[in-house]
Amino acid sequence: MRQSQLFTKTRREDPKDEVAKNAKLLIRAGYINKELAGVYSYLPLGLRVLNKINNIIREEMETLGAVELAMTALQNPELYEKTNRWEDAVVDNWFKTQLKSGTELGLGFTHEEMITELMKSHISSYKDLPVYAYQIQTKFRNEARAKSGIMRGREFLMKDLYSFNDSEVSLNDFYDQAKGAYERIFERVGLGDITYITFASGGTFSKFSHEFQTLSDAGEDTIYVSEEKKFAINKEVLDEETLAEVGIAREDLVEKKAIEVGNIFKLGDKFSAPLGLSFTDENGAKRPVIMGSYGIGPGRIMGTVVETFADEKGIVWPKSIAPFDVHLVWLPGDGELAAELADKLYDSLTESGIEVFYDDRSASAGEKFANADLLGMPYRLIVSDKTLGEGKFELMERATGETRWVSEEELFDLLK
RNA sequence: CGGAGUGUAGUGUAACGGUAACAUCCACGAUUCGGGUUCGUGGGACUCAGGGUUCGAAUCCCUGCACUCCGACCA
Repeated sequence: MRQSQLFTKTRREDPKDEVAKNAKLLIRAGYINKELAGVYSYLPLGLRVLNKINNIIREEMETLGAVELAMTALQNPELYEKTNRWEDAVVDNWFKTQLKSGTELGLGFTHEEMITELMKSHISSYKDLPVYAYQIQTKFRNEARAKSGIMRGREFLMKDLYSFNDSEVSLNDFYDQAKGAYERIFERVGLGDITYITFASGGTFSKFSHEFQTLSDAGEDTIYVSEEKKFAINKEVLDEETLAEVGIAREDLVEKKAIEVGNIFKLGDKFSAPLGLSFTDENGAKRPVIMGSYGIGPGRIMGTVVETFADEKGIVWPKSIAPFDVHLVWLPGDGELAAELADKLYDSLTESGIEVFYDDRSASAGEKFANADLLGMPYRLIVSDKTLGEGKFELMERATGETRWVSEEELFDLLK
């Protein structure tokens, strides 16, 4: 993409109505726009990041054998009345709306009820199981207080996967596979080293659920980490009983702040029983379908990545989710040669499948550099009179600041 | 939802109760050309909304709304 075609601009100053690092930087760089407290639009560059994250998630979901669907945001209250989750006294962050006729509707904060109801039309025999289905869809939660930029919004994207099994045994097996998929997702988006699987409250069906918590000072959660065993315990379930069950001593745990980037839990028949989702087994007996649910917030991952890797100059994207592989920066000079070469290079890099963000604007070098630093593409590639003179290109790695001079051939090898 | 704070050009900040300024930004012209160059000219705000006090309100008071922070909440 040519930068001249992009409508977004960068700002020199932090927005005054944000404190969170992720929001300040993403707004300054033109990745997102704040519409309301906790409600953000994704602008072209931000959307590219989000889509990269979503595609990584999709690949891992596919590996799990899950299929994608898209359910609606508008939901039928009757489903929630069956599980006793419609009343404001029970669930206080509903966004509710209504038809012209006065009939109430809900804007979904989750989709367990809906997908359970849906599966009643499709699951009736043990032969139909298992089913694994997910979506990446907008959720609405009427948070009393939005905060932390895109980390905790009122409208946000969520990948929610639901599993339908014939028994607790097969659920457990899938649950472990899902854990693996989640670990790979966080690894791939660059957060693997600082993301811990964390014991959290589980509800009625199982004692624990598991959260994926990424260490960060910007985090809202307090967890107790075992570096050695590579897991953590959420403060909310930390007690003698839990320690015994998990098999670790309190003094081997270190308290840390963390961001919850994912959560998986076993639902059992919590939804299938009240909503009547059952199947007939090999012996002709009717049994409730055993469910699990698995969430990840792609926007929250994006915010966490910004919080984690940004430096004083701006955002630093991991290669896997950067909006572009390389920021090609042309510096205006004496003649047309550099511009022509930059154009050519943009075309040839793009043709070879490398995603290039091309700064073809006529602006000063300093402004372009500052801009590139703020936007945070993994590499910055300079084409100027100076690089022409050298007969090579200057390639800087954003994360390290390391600069090297490379030939065209080396350039293609490095970026591929 | 309890508590505290803040609302002024697109953005970020000024302005004693005396009639909105600076920077950035945008346009034009020069200048410069490897870290947000420099200079000139011009543009851009009924100061969140509504009420009140006053000769006079961005400024004081009230109400509402928005935003931020702390707390509660986060199934």
